[in-house]
Amino acid sequence: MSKTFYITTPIFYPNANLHLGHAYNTTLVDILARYHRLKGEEVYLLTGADENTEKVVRAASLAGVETKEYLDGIVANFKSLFQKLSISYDQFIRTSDEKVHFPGAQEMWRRLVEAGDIEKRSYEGLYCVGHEAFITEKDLVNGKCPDHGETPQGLKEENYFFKLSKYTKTVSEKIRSGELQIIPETRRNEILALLERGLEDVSFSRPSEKVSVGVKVPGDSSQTIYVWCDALVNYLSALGFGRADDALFKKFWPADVHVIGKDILRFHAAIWPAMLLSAKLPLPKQLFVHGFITSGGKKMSKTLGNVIDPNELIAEYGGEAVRFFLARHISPFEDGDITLESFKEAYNADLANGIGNLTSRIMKMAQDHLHDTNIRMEETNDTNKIPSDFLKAFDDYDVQGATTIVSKAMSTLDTRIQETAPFKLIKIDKEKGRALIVELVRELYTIARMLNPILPETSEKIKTLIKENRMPEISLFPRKVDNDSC
RNA sequence: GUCGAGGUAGCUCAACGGUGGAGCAGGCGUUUCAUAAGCGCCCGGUUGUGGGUUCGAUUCCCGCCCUCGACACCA
Repeated sequence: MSKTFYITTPIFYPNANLHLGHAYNTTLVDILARYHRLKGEEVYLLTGADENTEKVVRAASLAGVETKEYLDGIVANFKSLFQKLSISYDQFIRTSDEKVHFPGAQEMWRRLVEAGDIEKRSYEGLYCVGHEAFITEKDLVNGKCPDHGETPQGLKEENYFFKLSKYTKTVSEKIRSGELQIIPETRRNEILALLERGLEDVSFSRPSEKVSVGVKVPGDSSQTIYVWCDALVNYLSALGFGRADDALFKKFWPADVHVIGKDILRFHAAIWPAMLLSAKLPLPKQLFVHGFITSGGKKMSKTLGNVIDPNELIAEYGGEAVRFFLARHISPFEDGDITLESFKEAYNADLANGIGNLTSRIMKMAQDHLHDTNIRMEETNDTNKIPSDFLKAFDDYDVQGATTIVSKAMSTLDTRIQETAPFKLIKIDKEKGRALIVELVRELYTIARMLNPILPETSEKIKTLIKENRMPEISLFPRKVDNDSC
C-alpha cells in the first residue's frame, strides 16, 4: 500500500471573490500535492468554502439575491480561479452542505460533550454585526467598530463554551515534542508564547435566533454551532467523519499538513488541536504557515489602489505564469511582494527568456537534426534522476528554493549550449552533433519532469514536444514588450 | 507598552570573526540554435546609526533610529 498524503487549504469566506493571497495558498498547496504525487504517494487535496456565516447572508441581501444563489455564484468563481491555476483538488467542501458537512460537525460536538468539555454559560459583551462577533472596548474608535463603522450593541447571551483552557498544557507539549509540528519556527515560537500565557475558554455556539445559517447544536436547536466547531471540522467532515461512508476518513486522517496563512495560526495551533484531543482523535502532523503578499511593500487595499487581482494577471499572462511567479518570487516563510512591474520583469526573465526560449532553441535543433533518430525518454513518473537538493527543498516546504534550483538548471543548460555549440558541431561532424543534441533533449526532459509540480501544463507541453520531436509552433511564453497593455 | 524578527548594490536576498557575494534591472561586447532571446565582461555597497570587545566586526556586546510580526473569539 502506498503512503497517503492528506493536505488541506483553509476553507475560504465566500463573501467576496478570492484575492492573490488565496491564490498563493492554493498554488502552494497544489505544488506540494503534485510533488507528493510525483513521489508516488496517494494524495488527497481538500479545499472549500466556509459558508455558515452571517457575513454571507448580509452580502447576499446587499446584492439582492438569495443566500444560496449568492453562494453558488461565488463558489463558481472560486472554482473557476482554481481551474485557471490548475489547482488539482480532490474535493471542494462547502460547509452549508447538510449531507457532507453537518454530520461531522455534530459528531464533533457530541464528542466534546462526552468528554465533559462543553458547558453552558452566559456571555456578555459588545456585539458587532459586521464582525459577527463580540468585540472589545479597546477595539472601538469613537465608540464605533473601526472595521465596519457601526456602533456595537451591548449584548448578553447564553452560549455553550468549550473548555479550551483545560488543554493549554497538553497542546503545548504536543507542539514542543514535535507531535504537532509548526513550520516555520518563528510561528511555532509565537504560538508557544501564547500557550505560555494560558488559553481561555471559548464560546462554541450562538443563539439560533441570531443566525440564519449553520449547524444546530445536537439536542438543543436553540443554539447553533459557532465557527470554530464548524469551520475547523471541515478537515474531518470532508472525509466522512460522522457519516456512514467514512472510508476516506479512515484512510487519510490524521492530515499530513494543513497549509494556512499566518492570520489563522491561533485557531489551527490552539483551538483545533484542543478539540481533537477532547474528541480523542489524532492531531494533524504539521501546520505549515505562510505569509502574506504585499504590493509595493504595503498591504493591498482598495484605498491604496494597489490591489492585484489574480484574474487580471491570469488574463494577461496565463495561469502558469502566475504559478511560477508565486513559486519563484514569494518566500513561503515570510511576506512576499508583487507589483505589476516586478511580475512582468520576472515573467520575461524566467519564462520568456528562460523556459520558453530554452525549449525553442533545443527543440529547433532536435526537429532539424533528429527526425530520423529515435530517442527513448524514460517514462518514469517517480523522482528518479531528479537532483536531490531539489527534492530536499520540497521536503522542507521550500517551494521557492526548489523553483530556484530548476531555474539554475535551465541557466546551466543555456550556458552549455553556448559552450558546446551543437549548431556548429553538426555542420562539421554530423554524428557527434546529433549525439550532443540528444543529450540536450534529455536534459530538457529532466527539467520538464522537475517542472511537473510547479508548472504542470508547461511540463506536459515540453514532454509532448520532445515525444513528437518538434519545436513549439507558438512560443511557450511570448515575451512581453514595453508598449503592452499591462 | 511587552515579546520576537529584521535593517547589506536600484530591487529581492546570501555571507563558520579573517580582503562584502548571487539573481534581476542597467551599460558594453559577442554568438546565431532560439522569443531583439543566449553567452561573456562591466557598473554598482563608509553592510541603519553611535559606542565597545578584538590583531581584525556585516558577523559578538551596549545605546539610539527605523521597519515588520505576535499579544485571543479576526479564516
